[in-house]
Amino acid sequence: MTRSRSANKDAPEHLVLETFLPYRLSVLANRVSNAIAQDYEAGFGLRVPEWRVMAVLGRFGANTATGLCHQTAMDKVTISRAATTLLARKFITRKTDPDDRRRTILELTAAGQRVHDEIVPVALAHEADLLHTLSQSERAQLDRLLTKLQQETEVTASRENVRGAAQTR
Amino acid sequence: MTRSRSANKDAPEHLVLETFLPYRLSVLANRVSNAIAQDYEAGFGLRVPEWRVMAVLGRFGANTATGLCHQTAMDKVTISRAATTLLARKFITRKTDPDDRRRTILELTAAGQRVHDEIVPVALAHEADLLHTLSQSERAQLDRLLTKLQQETEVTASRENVRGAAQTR
DNA sequence: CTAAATTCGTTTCACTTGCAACGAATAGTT
DNA sequence: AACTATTCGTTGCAAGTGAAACGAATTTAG
Repeated sequence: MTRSRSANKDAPEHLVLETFLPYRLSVLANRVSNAIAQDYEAGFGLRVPEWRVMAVLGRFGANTATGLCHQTAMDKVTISRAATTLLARKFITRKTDPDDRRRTILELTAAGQRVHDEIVPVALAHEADLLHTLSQSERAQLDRLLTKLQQETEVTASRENVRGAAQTR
Repeated sequence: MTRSRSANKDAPEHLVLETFLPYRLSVLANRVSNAIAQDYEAGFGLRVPEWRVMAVLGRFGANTATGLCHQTAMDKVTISRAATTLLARKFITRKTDPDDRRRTILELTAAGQRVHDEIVPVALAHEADLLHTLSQSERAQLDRLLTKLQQETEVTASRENVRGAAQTR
């Protein structure tokens, strides 16, 4: 990021891995993701995709698999499998939409809602933990910067291909 | 991040996925990672682990697999496989350390060095592309914030388990 | 000097992931 | 109305990943 990039043209510039943004993001996201995944897994037997589905259902109510796809930025296969697991554990219901029988509508059960309400504070606590050394203005700044970077990747993504789902790792 | 967290205590707080830091980091890192992986793959037939190994060897010279483990924050299995691939393509050499015959010393070949020198600008260009909307001070700020977050994950990691400080997970 | 413990790197195996192909349902076209 | 194209969600399959086990080499302890 802050790297001497002024250098001459013929000699190869150096790439210091630990200051290279894509690398840093990857390592950081992985660490955060794994740490939080352990919370969900240990406390509730849920993995990240499953939890994300529940988070969106809990926040916005019933939704189709495709809708969840867009909301969570996960592959539809991942959604489908997460839904199957959640269904087996009776945390959600899955019924075909009478208006369009290709669609299946997913919705939290009462039990699912309870679990959701239990996890949310855990998730937020984890986030707060991560941010606890940052001042209020630093958090706002981080928010801004991440938004900018996200926009940049969206531009790039849509320029090349319309993929770009998020995985757990 | 900037979320109303003042709310009452009994009602479950909301978790808006798109403002939830672990989620944002995960999506962002994945998008960046996939985009750049395509560059390496398409242009040089290299995948990320392989490229990372080459990056460190190109920057710091010969190294052992364990050394690369620490430098790249990747699993030793991943290093081992990347090395095998790179060896087959004659981008590196692999010889046992005469001082300690458990160790194998990896080093770029001339061809490997050339490829390395070719990729570095591509990688840097990609990074520059990602950062091009950010001012100089914003980049510095981003650097600072990421460093803080990284430190936080390191603290958390070492607090919980003393597993290899060098793994991705 | 021998035996146990540790370290290094590889291999094996179980698991997750996403692309591709698929059947079912719907929308659009002639 | 019939035929094609598109959308929805699932399943099959191939690839990548890491924990655990392993053989080989080295270090430590007795």
